[in-house]
Order: sequence, then C-alpha cells, then structure tokens
Amino acid sequence: MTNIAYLPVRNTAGKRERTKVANRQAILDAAREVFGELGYETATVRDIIRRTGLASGTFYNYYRSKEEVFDALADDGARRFRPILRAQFEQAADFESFLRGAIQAYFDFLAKEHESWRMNRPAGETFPHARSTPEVVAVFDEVREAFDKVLEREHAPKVDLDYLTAACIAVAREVGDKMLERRPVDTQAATDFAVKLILGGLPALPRL
Amino acid sequence: MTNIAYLPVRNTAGKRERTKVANRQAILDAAREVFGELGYETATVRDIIRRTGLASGTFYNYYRSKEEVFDALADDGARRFRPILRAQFEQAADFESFLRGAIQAYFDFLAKEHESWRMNRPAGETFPHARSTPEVVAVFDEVREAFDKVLEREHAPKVDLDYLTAACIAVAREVGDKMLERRPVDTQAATDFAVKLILGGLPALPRL
DNA sequence: GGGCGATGGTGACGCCCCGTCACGATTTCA
DNA sequence: TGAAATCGTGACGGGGCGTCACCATCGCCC
Repeated sequence: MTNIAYLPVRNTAGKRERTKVANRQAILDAAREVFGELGYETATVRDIIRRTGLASGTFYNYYRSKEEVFDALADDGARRFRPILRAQFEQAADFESFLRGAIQAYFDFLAKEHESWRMNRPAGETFPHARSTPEVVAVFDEVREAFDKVLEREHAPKVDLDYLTAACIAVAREVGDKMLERRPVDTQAATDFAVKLILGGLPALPRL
Repeated sequence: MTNIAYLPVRNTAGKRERTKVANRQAILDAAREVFGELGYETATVRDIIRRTGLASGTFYNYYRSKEEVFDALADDGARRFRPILRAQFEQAADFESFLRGAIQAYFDFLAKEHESWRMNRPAGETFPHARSTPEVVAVFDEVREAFDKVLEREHAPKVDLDYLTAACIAVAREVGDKMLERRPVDTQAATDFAVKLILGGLPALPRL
C-alpha cells in the first residue's frame, strides 16, 4: 500500500520543483513591493533580489531583466482579470449589461489592486503603461471578441471593431486612473460615466 | 548712426548666448534621432551627446538626465500643438466643430510627427506614455477649459468635466495610435470615428 | 586692445548596477 | 550509495552615470 499520507509533502512533486516555484513567487512578490515603494524607474534588480534573501545571480535564473519581471506582474494581473471578464460576458443579457459588468469589474479590480501598488510611492513617479505582454494582448482580444459576439447577437450595425475596442479600453483606463485620484474612490460613478459615454456613442458610430 | 547692418551677426546677442541655444537645440535634435533609432529604453545619454560632437559633461550643463531631455521633447510637441488647438477653439461655431477640428488637427499632427519619430525603431519598443510635463498638463487644461466654455455657450447640461476631458484625450490617443498602424493612414476616418463616439455619448452622460 | 574675471566645454574618474560564470552544495536517479 | 544533473552563490568585468578640477574662450572695463 503506497499511502501518500505517510509520505511527508510528497503531494507537491520534488524539492527542486518546489523551491523553483517558491523562488519565482518570492521574486514576484518582492518586485511588487519594491516597485510600489521605490517606483519602477528607481527600482533595481538588486533591490528586488535583496528583499528575497537570494543571491543576485539567482534572479537571472528566473527573469532576464527588471522589465521582464514587470511584464510578469502585468501578465499576472491580466491573467487574474481574464476569468472575471469572461464571467461578465457569459452572464450578460445584452451589450449594455456586458459593458457595465466589465467596466464595473475592472474598476473594482483597479481599486482593490490600488492598495498593493501605490503604497508609499514618491509622488510624480509613474509606471510604464502596461506593455503588450501576451496576457495583456489576450485581454484586448477577448474584449474585442466579446464585443463582436454581443453586437452580432443584437444585430447591431457593423462598426470598426478595432477602433471601438481601443476606444473603450482607453476610456476605461483613463477614467479609472482619474477615479483613483479622487476621495472617496467611487467606482459606481466612474462606471456610470464610462458606460453612458460609450453606449451613447455606439449608435452614432460610422457604419462599415 | 549705429547701423546694425554694418555689424556682423550682432543681431543675435553674444557668442556665449548663441552657442548655448545652439547646443541645447543640437542635443534636442540628437535626442529625437537617437530615441527614434534606438528606442527610449535602449538609448543612453552618451548615445545622444556623441551625435552632437560635444563632450559628455556638456550634456549635464543643459539637462539633468535622459528623462529630462525626453520631457523637453514632449514639451516641445505640446508647445507646438497648443496654438493649433487654440485656433480650433476660436474659430469653432459649436461643440461638434470644435471637437472635430481639434481631433482632426491632432491626428494630422500625429501623422506628420510620426515620420520623425518611428523611423527605424525596433518593433515592440515602446515609448513611455507622455509624462505630466508642464506643457502637457497645459494642453490637458486647455482642452478642459475649451470644453467648459463651448458647452457653457451651448447651455449644455453640466457633466463631469474631468472625466470627459480624460475620456476624450484617451480616445484620441488610443484611436490615434491604432490609426498610425494602418496603411494607408486615414486621419479622416479616424477623426470621424472618434468624433461620433464622443458626440453621441455626450447627451447620454450623467448630469451633475 | 589688453588684461582679468566669469562662463562653460572637457574628459577622466569613481560609483553603482548590470549580467555572467565557475564553483560548490544539494537533489535526483539508477 | 555514488554519479550526474540542477541550481544557488557571489565575485568579477563591463559599461553607463553624474561630477569635478582644469582650461580655453568670451565679455567687460579700463
């Protein structure tokens, strides 16, 4: 009888494998903290790795550069947001409810992440706006696909989907940013604004 | 008779002053080229200064860092765009014509600048999205002011001006970016899209 | 026009961060 | 249990950064 319960922690593969995922995660966590405290520009690879207690060389066993670890963080965010977006799509009755659900979800997501990012960052410091990492592109594509399907379902006139997607994401991003600067942070109001702008504009768009 | 024509090049102040503006401009020009060829991240202060033939120390007599010279370039663009924007405002009959004029002007401006920036830059390389330099903030403020006045003039209902401005600039930026990726670059179509989206959305916006 | 103080270009220098690599410890597998 | 593979380690060379003492040149005034 090979009862797994008798073997200590055998349920999570070999030790090598375990420390690998642990290190990768530790670096990611440290990077999130350091970027939050020092700002992206100021932070150095060594600031990040120092916080993990690992040696400097070890960093490069996991990521090639500060940029790559930042992208990994962005990917991480996108990966966590994707299922939320998908859920909104699946339970949405029409375009309006999808749009509202998606934007509301994004703003809530933003507000929640806000804390873990902007912590003590020196004012004025800015992040590189999310790059085109695979997962981020995937979110963009997913939004376009969802738009396509929902508008198709409603027999809405064909419009420039690429522009529409870009515009919607742009509005969500920028209004989201402004929202975070206000006290109190009102995701409801911001959502209402963004949704009504887009929804009102949609019928006026040039047809293809 | 102190005829200026007899004095050679006395019209442009002393030599010190002249070389100063010349150097500053040379650095700015070199920076534009280098950023265009190498991308912002890859470019170094020494890449820039090397192209001017000046010594490395001289760079720091004019700018404190690569970031600052980039900001100066952004300021430069904003400063050149501002009068265009202002002209659109002054000759606009109503909100629609102002919006259309401003966005068309911005897209034309973008398309024109496009050449001098993206030259041979390695694909995927990205610029830090325009920072909050004074002149850039001024453009943002000017847009908001213009919106305010035009909407006031038309007795349009009060809406969240900050969100509206942010949203419009966001749409213009992002649709502009996408526009530049297409061949041929069609500023007309892009303008039409952006204007109709915003104009359609405006009446639907929540009132204050 | 000549001498003197101020201005600003110069490039070597020290500093720090980067990415690598040879080494050794630890784990895996037979 | 011993050999092989894996991976953490930190010292090291390379290079970009920002500074500074030096000196050529300019502006100014006698």
